[in-house]
Amino acid sequence: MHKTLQHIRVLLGAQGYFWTQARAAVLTVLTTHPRPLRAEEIHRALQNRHINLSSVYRALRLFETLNIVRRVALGKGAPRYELADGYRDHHHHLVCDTCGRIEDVTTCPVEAGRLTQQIQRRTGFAVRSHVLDLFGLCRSCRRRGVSTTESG
Amino acid sequence: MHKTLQHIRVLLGAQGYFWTQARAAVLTVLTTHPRPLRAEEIHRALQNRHINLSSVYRALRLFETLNIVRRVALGKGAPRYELADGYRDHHHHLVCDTCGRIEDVTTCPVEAGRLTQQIQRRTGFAVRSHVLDLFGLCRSCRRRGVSTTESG
DNA sequence: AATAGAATTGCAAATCATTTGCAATTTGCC
DNA sequence: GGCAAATTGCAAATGATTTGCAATTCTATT
Repeated sequence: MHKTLQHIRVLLGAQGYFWTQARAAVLTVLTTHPRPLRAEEIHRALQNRHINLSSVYRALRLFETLNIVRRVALGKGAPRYELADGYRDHHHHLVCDTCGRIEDVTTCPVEAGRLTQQIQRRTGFAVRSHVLDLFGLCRSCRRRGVSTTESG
Repeated sequence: MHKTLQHIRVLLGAQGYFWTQARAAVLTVLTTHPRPLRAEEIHRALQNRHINLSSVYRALRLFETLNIVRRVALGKGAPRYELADGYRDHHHHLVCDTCGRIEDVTTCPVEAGRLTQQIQRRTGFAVRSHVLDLFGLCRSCRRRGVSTTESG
């Protein structure tokens, strides 16, 4: 199983960080929404609790450096954030070139394969984690016969 | 072999776009610098030719929609741009968590495997392209025994 | 459960990257 | 060469994120 909010609370404490309303709230939103969210979206989901947007950004920045949250900068507009590996299932993204929608897939060609060992042997680079994003047409855009500019 | 600048020139013409100084210059920089560059860096490489930063952005935006250039949003700061597949070798990135250096690798677990067919069959998503970035420690940082914050 | 001190927050202003309106210029084509 | 359409430069606008600082919240300690 994944590490829980309790784990994160302890982790923060151990490093001299406080467990605050803002941080707990941001983590809760990320936990309950299973897709990459923009800072703005997280903030909107917090309207009732009157937490400032700056605090959302500050929380995200901290979590990112602690590898609790990972930034997903795909497609247009502001980057999105989601819980990092260890705090949710390892997964990858299917990004629709047309509508921009992002789906998750859990199949992973890197974990199973010998790619990382091969790289380590050949280049000396020790792979610790990876990000794989797949682009194309989602089912519904494909149905609608939409198409985007192609290079060849 | 890859498509050349001439190919791109024709491609633009066929779609009603002009082959301009700015566009040619940006492409030349991307062709001669084999790594992902920020808009700012591209602009700096063009100082002598007095091309406006706006034009660099406009060129990059156009090339991105035509799949001639691809955006690489790794690590901190502004995104970077590099020639897309078809205009250079298909490759992936090794990003060092410690020093931030980016190396290329040409081995690819997606092309060979049946991953994309599997996804298409299971989810209806038609994969057209993909981005894989591997994070970890590069040879020299590993030698120096450096380490970074880890989540687990 | 009150308190001290450090960490964090809210707010507004600052910064940074990117986009845009518009007149002047460049480009493709006859 | 010359015309019409596309593009550029410039400056101002926008959008996202960061920051300074006083007020507040949090943790550990009485």
